[in-house]
Amino acid sequence: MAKKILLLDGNSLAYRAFFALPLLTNENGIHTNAVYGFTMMLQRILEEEKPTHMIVAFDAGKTTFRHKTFSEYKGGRQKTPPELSEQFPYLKKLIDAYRIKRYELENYEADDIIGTLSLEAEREGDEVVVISGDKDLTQLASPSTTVYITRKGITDIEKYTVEHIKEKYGLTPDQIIDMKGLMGDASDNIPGVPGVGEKTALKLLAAHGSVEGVYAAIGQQKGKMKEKLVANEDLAYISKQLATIERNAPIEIKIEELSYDGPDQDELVKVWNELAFKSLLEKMEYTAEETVKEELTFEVVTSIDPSILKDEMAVHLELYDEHYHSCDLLGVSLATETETYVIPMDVVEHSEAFRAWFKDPSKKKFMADSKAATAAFLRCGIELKGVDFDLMLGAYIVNPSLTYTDMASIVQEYGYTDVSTNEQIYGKGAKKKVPEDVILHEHIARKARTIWKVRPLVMEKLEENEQFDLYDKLELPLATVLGQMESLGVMVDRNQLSEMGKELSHKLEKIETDIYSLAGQEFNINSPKQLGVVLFENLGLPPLKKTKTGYSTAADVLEKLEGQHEIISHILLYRQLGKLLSTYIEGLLKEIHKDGKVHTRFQQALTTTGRLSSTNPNLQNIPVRLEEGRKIRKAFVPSEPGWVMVAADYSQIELRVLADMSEDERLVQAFKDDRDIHTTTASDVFHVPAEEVTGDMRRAAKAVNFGIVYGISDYGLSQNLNITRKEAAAFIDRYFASFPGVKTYMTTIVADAKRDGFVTTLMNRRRYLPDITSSNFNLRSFAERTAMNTPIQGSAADIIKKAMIDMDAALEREDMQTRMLLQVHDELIFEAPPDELDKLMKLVPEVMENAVKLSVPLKVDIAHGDTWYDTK
DNA sequence: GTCCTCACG
DNA sequence: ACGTACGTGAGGACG
Repeated sequence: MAKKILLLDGNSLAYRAFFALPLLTNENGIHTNAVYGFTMMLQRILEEEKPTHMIVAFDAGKTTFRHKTFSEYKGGRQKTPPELSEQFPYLKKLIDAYRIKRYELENYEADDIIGTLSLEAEREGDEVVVISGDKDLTQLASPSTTVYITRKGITDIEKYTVEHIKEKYGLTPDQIIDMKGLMGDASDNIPGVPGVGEKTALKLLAAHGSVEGVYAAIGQQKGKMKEKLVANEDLAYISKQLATIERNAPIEIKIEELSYDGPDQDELVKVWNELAFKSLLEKMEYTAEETVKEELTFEVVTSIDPSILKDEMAVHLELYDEHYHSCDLLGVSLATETETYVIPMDVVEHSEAFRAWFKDPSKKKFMADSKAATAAFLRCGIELKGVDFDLMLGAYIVNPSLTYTDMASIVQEYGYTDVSTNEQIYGKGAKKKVPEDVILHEHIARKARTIWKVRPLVMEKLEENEQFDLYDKLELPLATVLGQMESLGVMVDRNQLSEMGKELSHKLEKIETDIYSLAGQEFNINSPKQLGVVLFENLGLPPLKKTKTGYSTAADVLEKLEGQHEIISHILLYRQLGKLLSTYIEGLLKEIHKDGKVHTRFQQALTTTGRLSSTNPNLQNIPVRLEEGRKIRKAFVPSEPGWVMVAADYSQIELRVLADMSEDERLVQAFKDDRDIHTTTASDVFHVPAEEVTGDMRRAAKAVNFGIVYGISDYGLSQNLNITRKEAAAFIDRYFASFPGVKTYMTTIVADAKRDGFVTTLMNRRRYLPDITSSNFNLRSFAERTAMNTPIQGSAADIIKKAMIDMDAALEREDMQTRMLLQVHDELIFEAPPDELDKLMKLVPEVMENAVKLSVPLKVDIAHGDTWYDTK
């Protein structure tokens, strides 16, 4: 197996941590900040990098071979503060507890040990990560070696790959030493050429490649610069030599000896206790407790006696994986305060008593994922009613930013660790299987027990945050509605898709040949890397934008190049059609079940804003904007002969929400007058009457309105409208001058988020924004935009969710056959028998428009047709 | 598994 | 100076 080797610069990291953190002391008066910072960084690195081999290298003694070259090396440096010196023994103890090798070598610095080991690793073809606080180490970067340099603090890391160095300095890693040779390094007292700083050094290297190159072409310099260089030639060479890391140090340790197999937990606890690392110890306890679970006795039921089915019970349906429309059902567990039962699936299916109890709404069921249970049970004709608690939804409402993959991860948030993760029970990948009954039954039993135990904690949190109504009146009933929608599924015309697929394949083949001949070569058009080489190197087109790994070939970049080469439009078309074929024809065909339908799963506890998402297949991103793609919608048809599809969407729901929340008079009035909002915005911003608003003005206003909803920034708007940042900023100013209420709202919401640490929606959904007070500009700015966007997007999500519950109730009340099939953020899709159509076309807008009462009216557009495509 | 690209609201 | 518009999911390439 390939190795992943981490080489840490112990001294440098300890220094960084020491100066980055305030002086902490344990109860013995020993300072611990450097060790603490080092530990935090180590924990993170171990988690993120999962190394197979590790070493921490230290400097040895006071002098090294470098002092022989230059006696003032590292001179003038302040003595290591005693508060730091005293921490080194603890640091070494800590590293030993992690069972990580450490190494030092007389006469050499940590750099040289790392340089030597990384060279050895490269020769063996292993992946290497070097971690240090010293930028000198970046000279070690190579295709297989990345150098992580801490910046500000110790857990914030900048990753220097060969590409990153090229981008940042325009240098290759081995030119770093030439840079130091010319500019020197104050911290190590490397002199360099006096008067040459980073700028000059980079300029010289760009022209001449190396220190040697500079002096070989010294004739090209003139004036003061030439004098300086000539006078200090020796210093330049010495400096370069000093900065050069020795990569053949006489070390006596081999990479094989560095294998890392995890810490000695007992030792680690000891060291942490000694240092009084309380928060780390607490975190550790969670993981430790998992092995010591509370004893549980339960009964495996072979025939259901109705007397075990109580008025209130925790109920859990165990599913083999998350694809509950198709996966195996593995059994059911029930729990009350005193009893726990496990019921095998065949017993459940054949029990009339269970069926009757399960669909009795007066029998309260406490569950973990009631939507999955609703849909999965419907597969065997078992109806579920009376869901009174849903652990996943409750936890999601308390904090939507966490990920809810399985029950163990949810309840850990509430300090409960008696349930194993599904991965622990079933394994993963090729090794995944159902374990023997003893293990399976205990796992299932624990889940019902867990629900019972954790329910009060979740309920308490919901009450405390005043989110009980959001949970009980919105998400919980919605889960049942969604479960039914998913189970119903949407009929897809397989032949229609196949025919479109054939056509597309032919077109794509033709375009492919055209592209190859225009490029003068064959290559993989789907590979951005290969495409980048063809466009920007072989054809010589200008690369307008870069990604982390190379040239960007995204559509917006290519569009700017369209006039410059005939190949561009072919590539854009190839991309567009290729997407249709792979994702929407082939992808969708794979998802059609035996009943001829697709059964998406709506994720109800995933997004941070409160929206739903849709998977396997995603039915919330079926093409609509371009006609070629829109034709995909012809394949979505009613599941009953003669029925029709109906689509109803909210008009401008997010801007209406903004109008309501900001109470901006002009915005509110615009919606009250039912005016075209983008035209109105253009008219206000450009100070012209509505009749004189041009297409371009309206387009710009529309982009500004989008920007407002996203949490406006001049940069974002300038990108979108392809204008300069200044122009974008001017637009925004004019917008705010026209809609002062919106400006006040944006300022207020950010201030509130800073004060409270979270923002809320119309129905009191919460999103925490810890980064809003960050000193990091990017993190803070992102949090600020999120603070502006989440209440808008989230409130719109609240509204349509309420409308779905009301719509479900209305169809039931009116005893209609019409079925709600899909939700796409601001629209609902139905299939309906023709005789209900007239009624439906009135009922749906009425229900949706009255889902909530805002200070502006809600407006719904509705259409019907033979297929989804025709609902326009 | 991660990155890039692109489909939707 | 920093370097992004908000929220998603899926497919292909590549290591």
